[in-house]
Amino acid sequence: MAKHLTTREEDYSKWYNELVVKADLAQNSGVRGSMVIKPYGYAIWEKIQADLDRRFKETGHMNAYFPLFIPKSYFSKEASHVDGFAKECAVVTHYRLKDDPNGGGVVVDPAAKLEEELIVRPTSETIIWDTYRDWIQSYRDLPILVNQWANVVRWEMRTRLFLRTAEFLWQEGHTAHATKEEAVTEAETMLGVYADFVENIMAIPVLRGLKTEGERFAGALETYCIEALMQDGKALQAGTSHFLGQNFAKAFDVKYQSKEGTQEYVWATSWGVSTRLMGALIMTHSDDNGLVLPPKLAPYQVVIIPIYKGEEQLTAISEVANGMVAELRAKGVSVKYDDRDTYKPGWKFNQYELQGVPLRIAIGPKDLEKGTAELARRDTLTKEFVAQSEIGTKVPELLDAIQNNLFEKALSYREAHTHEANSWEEFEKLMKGNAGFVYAHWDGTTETEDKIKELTKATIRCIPLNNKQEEGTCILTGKPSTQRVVFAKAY
RNA sequence: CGGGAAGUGGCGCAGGUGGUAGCGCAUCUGGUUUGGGACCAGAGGGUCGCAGGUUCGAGUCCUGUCUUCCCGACCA
Repeated sequence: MAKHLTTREEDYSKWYNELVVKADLAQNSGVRGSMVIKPYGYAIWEKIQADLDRRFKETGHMNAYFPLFIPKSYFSKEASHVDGFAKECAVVTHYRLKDDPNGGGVVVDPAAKLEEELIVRPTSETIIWDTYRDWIQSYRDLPILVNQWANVVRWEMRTRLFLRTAEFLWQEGHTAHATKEEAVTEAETMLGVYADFVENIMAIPVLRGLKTEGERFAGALETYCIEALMQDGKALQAGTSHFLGQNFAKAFDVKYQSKEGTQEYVWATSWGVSTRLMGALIMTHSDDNGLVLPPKLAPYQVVIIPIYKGEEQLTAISEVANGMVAELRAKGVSVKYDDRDTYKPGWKFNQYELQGVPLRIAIGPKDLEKGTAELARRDTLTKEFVAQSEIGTKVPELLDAIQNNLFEKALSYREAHTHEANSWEEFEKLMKGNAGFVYAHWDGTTETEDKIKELTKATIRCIPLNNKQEEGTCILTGKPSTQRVVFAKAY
């Protein structure tokens, strides 16, 4: 069966190409580093969107939409922001094509050169803050709690399916506040929203923490993040929430008049998650049979497959199956009854395993006689026969059990791949073996962080929130340290 | 942008020293099948990335060019 997928130790990008194409999730579109998300994959993204969007609204946010094109001049206003994104921007320079005078094709019309180039947004801070200036005059206009669902483009040197595509779908929240405290609280709240979603819906355990100065978002004073561990021992940043201070307010001159009548710059946050979450989902739960989806994200939680010979058997089975569909739907379970006669049962079994459908029910002639159905779990690959009358109670129970099992499995994997290093030798050895998360002392300087990256490819993934304080010495320099930070190789 | 590798039916590949394109999967037709990706028989589908050159003859040799992938620097 492993013919579809290479083993976990092998290169994941190869593994993805196999999996996603066969699993109908996505494929390369032909545009450099971009991808087509196929219907089944998009259905998973829609589930992610729907759940997150509900959480955003519950925390007081509203959706809005800002332009795709950003005038180049906007970018020069916040210095560190430019530094962070300048090297990976797609730029629009012309607005018209014309027939090629030398041949049959078309060429860019040189007469249609734009006065000012437009940048395809790599993120929307600049255009949003330019807009916020007009929205904010008084403390009564604050806070502004806005989210945008959009696509962005980052012309990365190297891309990787789902994890780093040139164009990706995401949401970006951009908030404006009267006080520093309120903005910090917002950034922390949204990190909590992400962490809760990723753990409870995606069944992926995450570390919550702060980025070091070197890993911080371009333009942020503080970057909060959630970090997950993949099956190959590499870390993946699954979401970030930034406290931007007054950097963007100052760059775009966004001030409000306080109760006391003074002019004050507003405080900002931004936060986002992307289709990268789909990569995290795949790489956390999948096995050699394909995807494994947590029930709360599965486009369909249960698939029913009839096993029959001839029209009469199918009719009899369909009657039972349709009864189950109705019963399960009434309980809020999403069900697909696949009675296509163009594919055989065995083919369907494999197909839905590849797609990660949590539960499969098979009904055949023997079941009709005995009043049973075969119930198979995707996560454990176990099968049992259940009385048809029990399906309605058994299925919701099992879906819960699968959801929990996936999280527990991922959590114990992470625990088994979390270590402490107390010397440089120990650290190097762990990193050579793709050990996962390694807690170690660090002297707090960017130079040391860079040096460690150069020597081992490991970076500081985060300084955990509420981190335990303990005396120690930096594994590289031996200088004093007050806490351990989390190192790992990352995507 | 540096360092490697590759472009041949939809996908994956084979095609020593040049001789007029083949295999597996997929697709289509007919039949037998249907409790873990069925089997048999037949069929369709390719200007070999592109442009030149050498040659009686180029998938193969030469030159140029484009693209993609992998390894670095960059990153949600």
